[in-house]
Amino acid sequence: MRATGVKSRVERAAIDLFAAHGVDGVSIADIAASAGISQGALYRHYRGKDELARRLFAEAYRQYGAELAAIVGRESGFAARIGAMVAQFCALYDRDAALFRFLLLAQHELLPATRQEDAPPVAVVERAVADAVRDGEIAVVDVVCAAAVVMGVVLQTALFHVYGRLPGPLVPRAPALARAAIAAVAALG
Amino acid sequence: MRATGVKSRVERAAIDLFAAHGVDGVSIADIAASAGISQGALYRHYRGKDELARRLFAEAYRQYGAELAAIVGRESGFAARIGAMVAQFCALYDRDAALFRFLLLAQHELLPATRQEDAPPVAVVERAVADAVRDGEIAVVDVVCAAAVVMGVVLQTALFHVYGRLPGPLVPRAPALARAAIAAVAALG
DNA sequence: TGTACATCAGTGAACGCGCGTTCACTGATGTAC
DNA sequence: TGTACATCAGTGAACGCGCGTTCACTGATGTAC
Repeated sequence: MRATGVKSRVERAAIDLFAAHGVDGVSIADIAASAGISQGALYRHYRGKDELARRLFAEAYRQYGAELAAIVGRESGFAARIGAMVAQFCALYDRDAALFRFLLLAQHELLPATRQEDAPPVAVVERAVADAVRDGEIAVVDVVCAAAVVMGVVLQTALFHVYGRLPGPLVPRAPALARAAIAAVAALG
Repeated sequence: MRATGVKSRVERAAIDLFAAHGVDGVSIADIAASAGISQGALYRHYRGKDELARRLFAEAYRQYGAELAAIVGRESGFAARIGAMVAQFCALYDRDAALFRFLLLAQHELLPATRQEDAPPVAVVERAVADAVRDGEIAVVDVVCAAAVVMGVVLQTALFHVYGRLPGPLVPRAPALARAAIAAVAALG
């Protein structure tokens, strides 16, 4: 079978399976079957399972960071920046929940092995907080702690959605979540 | 070797290893070696690796929920309850960070297989929010969403500590985190 | 245009390692008489 | 108290399955002449 887009089918299958069962819970046979190719064919595109997982993770992680950084660059003011970032997180989740879940689940094992070029998502949030503190927009707070609070509000909501506790898309919830994140940071100081 | 407390040594070794490498990243040989017994001896106490992981998870999860429920029962008023719960989460983390991390990491694969008798941690938080809404203490908010925000503030902070981004014990940070959680819920409405 | 050849994404069988599990056996402890 | 026996937490070697990886081979496509 000389199908077009084999690589993209492998990536989609791998992301969906990794998101559902974790990297260790998925075999090469699973991915190959789901993508409709033989196991051997997979090795024409990747050195092995590890490289496949690492490349998928690193690429998505880099892209998330880049999109967040771009959005922060377009906004000025703490509230606007947090609002835009929260909205973007929600949009990323709605766009591809499996990818989002894969990043959340796999970060424990894959993040240490990822070259963190550019700005990872957490660094973008930290920078927005640091700017706001520097400009006197918000009280002096521990930047790392504030970033944790902002990320927590968004990511835990996404996890609740993954577990089926929250229905519907996340984007409509973004304004409320942004208000919550901003209020939480303000209350930290 | 007829050592005393073999079971508790196995549990400690398993929790530490599971927390560090994930359940799938740890072999029976690893656990046995770390506990100072042979692989075969492990099967005198557990039917197998799955049961070991499931029992450790279920017991810790149940205990976390029970301790949180007890604490909520001692407090009245939304702010006091959230404050006590956040402090308890921090204390649980400081008491045994590996156990806390194990619960966070493994919930994706072990929570679905856990009989949720009594009240799991998230249900305790939800009930505190629901009570506050019913009593008119806070605005009417989506209870699930509010619970996600509270849990997110605490758990993401704990994760940042796991990743080495935050130093020191969490208990001293509990008051600030509680204020953040309460403000976040208030801003949701 | 036809022929010979190189390239390369595919196949599927085979391999070998790691890991969970089993099992015959050991030796200490408790108990019946 | 001494003897025979049951019990049971241990040991460590062996087993077998699953999975990642390899490899000889296939057939389609592109290219040189």
